Amino acid sequence: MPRTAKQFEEIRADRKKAILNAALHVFSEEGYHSASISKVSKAAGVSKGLMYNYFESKVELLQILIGSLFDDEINGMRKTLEQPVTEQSMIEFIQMGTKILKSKPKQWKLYFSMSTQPEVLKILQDKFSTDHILFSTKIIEFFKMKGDKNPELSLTYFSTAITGKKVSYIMDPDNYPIDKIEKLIINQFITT
Amino acid sequence: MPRTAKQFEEIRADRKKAILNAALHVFSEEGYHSASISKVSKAAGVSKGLMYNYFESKVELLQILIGSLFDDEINGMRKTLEQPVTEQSMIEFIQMGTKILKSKPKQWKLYFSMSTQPEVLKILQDKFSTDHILFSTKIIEFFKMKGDKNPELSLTYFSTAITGKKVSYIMDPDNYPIDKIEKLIINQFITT
Amino acid sequence: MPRTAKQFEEIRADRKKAILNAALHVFSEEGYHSASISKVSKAAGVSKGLMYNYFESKVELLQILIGSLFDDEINGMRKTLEQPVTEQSMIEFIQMGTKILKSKPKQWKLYFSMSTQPEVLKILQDKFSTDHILFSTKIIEFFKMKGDKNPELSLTYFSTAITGKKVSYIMDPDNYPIDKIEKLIINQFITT
Amino acid sequence: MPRTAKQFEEIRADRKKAILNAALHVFSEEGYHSASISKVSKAAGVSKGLMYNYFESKVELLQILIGSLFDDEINGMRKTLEQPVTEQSMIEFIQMGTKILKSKPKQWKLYFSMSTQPEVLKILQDKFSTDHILFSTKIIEFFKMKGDKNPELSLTYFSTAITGKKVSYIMDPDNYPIDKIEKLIINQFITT
DNA sequence: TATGAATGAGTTTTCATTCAT
DNA sequence: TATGAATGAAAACTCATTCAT
Repeated sequence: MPRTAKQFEEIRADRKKAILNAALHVFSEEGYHSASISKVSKAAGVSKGLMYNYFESKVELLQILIGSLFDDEINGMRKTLEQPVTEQSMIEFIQMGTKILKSKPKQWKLYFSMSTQPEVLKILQDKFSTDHILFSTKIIEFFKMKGDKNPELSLTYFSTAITGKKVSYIMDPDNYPIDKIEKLIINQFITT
Repeated sequence: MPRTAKQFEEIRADRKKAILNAALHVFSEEGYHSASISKVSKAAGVSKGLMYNYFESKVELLQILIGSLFDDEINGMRKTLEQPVTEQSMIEFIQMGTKILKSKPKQWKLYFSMSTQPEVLKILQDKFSTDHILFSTKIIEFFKMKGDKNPELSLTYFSTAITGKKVSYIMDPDNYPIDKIEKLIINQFITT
Repeated sequence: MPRTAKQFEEIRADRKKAILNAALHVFSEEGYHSASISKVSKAAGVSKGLMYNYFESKVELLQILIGSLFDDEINGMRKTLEQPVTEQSMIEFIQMGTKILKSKPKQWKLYFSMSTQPEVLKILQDKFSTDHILFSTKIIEFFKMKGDKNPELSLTYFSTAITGKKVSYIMDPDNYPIDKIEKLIINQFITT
Repeated sequence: MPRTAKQFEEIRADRKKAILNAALHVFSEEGYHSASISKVSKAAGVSKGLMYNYFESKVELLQILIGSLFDDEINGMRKTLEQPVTEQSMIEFIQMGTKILKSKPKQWKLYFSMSTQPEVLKILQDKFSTDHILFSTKIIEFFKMKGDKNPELSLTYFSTAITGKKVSYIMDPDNYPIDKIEKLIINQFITT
């Protein structure tokens, strides 16, 4: 009984996921450069040769892993920021960030360790250039709305806190009390 | 007529500095793993072989570059925290952090991109294990003194802000207004 | 259609043999240290890289080549000495030594040139520690049985002759009359 | 007060000896190929550069060390064998061999581990080719004199014992009872 | 589609020898 | 004469990628 084209597609999709997943684990454990394709393929339960049937190269794996991260983030953030800027939407915006972070800690760790590398910078530029401005504008708007006298600086300070939260969590996801810190950030920057 | 011992010492010191400097530039530009010893030696204007006259291995270069960073930081922090904990000493502590950051931005960038790698984690454990506890204790003491009801959480929030400051600066040292952010942190956590 | 597991196994076994064989020739011709992996791989008709698919390191090649020698020898000696000690078993013991020597002259040459090196001493210790004592005991027992007044010294003299035979043969396998010397040794030490 | 030419010569000779001595120790400890010129020069208390003032190359050191061994041996053997061949002269010949062995165990060990290498074979050919025949002839003559029916084979068996003695002693100079074995050899081959 | 053997360019590292002083 | 810094050629080893089957 030959499989249908649709079944083939499904198999392909599953395998791709399995490989990406294996790559994520191995890369985040050993670091992208130290990890070998051999280990990834073994972890995925797939032969080395087959990997190249699904992905062009090692760097493509990395770029997909990190790129998808930002697809999620950007989409999430875009949704919350498309609404009129209110305390509520800002809170959702922050919570969205935490949620995305908690759902993919390994990806974020990987991203973090590679964020200064050319291979990764390239993606970020592609993905982020336009959206970043949008977000900034929205957040500044919020601070203005609250009567902030230096909303640009507030944006920077706010981003600093968000960054600190992200990095601290990535460094030690098991012990960092991210929810409590989130609340403190919300208290400090959003609800007065 | 052979050179004197002192002359040799000077040559060695100069070359060591030159090599470390070159390594720092190349590593921080291209990433430790992507950078080759060949490139480092070319950047330092010496032969590949000579590098091994001065340093045991590629990883030793990395460890010296990053280790020295923490020697500085630990010493700075120790000095400011040896004093009785006051607002003044806490301010100095924060300013010390900024100063160290600004004096060696490339090293810090390198450190951040390598901070999840075994090669680097090992050094930090060696350098940091005891001191870290001391610093935490002191800062908690400060927050207690100020009547804080949850000084442990405040420490974490404070560390989050400091981390955010560090990382934000490293990511974009030319545009990040670190001094202004420093003031905001001092205002928020120290002087009320 | 991919090869079956069995086919892969065969390929691996063949290649391993070919590489070990090439290594033996090159090492014993030029000496272990002077011989390069490049030359070995060329002699085996494979790429340098492939060697490391099959063997961990250059020194592993050496250790396998020499280790297998002693596996053979120890097994042979053990078999003949497990029997009750008689003139016949002692003769077989000596003949076994000659046979092993003649079957792998290049390995023995390699062994002798490396026998004082740490890389090789290590294997011998692992392989020989317990058996050596057993063998000595058995041979001493034989000399005692024959009424020898100083069987320990006789063991040493006997070993000296065996060693002399081994080394002389290795140095010039084509011209050394090993069988005749073997007979002389048997006459001298075993049958009167 | 400028040194005389003779004094200079003496200094040179002393230094040469010191370097050769250091080389011997280091080579015999670590093996010729594994040992580095750096270590030798340090052991000799002399700079690397200066070593090349006294010796052409690393291999020259080896060749001098091993060559001198055979100068001694050949001279010693020649002296004892220049006399008419008697039991006494044969005994002296054997004792001479033991004496030379005991006086330079490290050289012999080095020689032994290098004896199959091209660098060393070259010297031996130069030194040995003619003398070896002389010695063989003399010893055969002795066995003939004693009424031996196969003196050529006896020579080989005798050489085997001598070789065995040599090698056994080199392998474990501290525990091998070379004097006792020497007596046994003399008893067996010389004094019937 | 699927395998893992095979490649080869590239990497780190070593060290006898040379050279400026 | 004396030093050890400096070289560079060659070594061992790695690994992303290709390829025969």
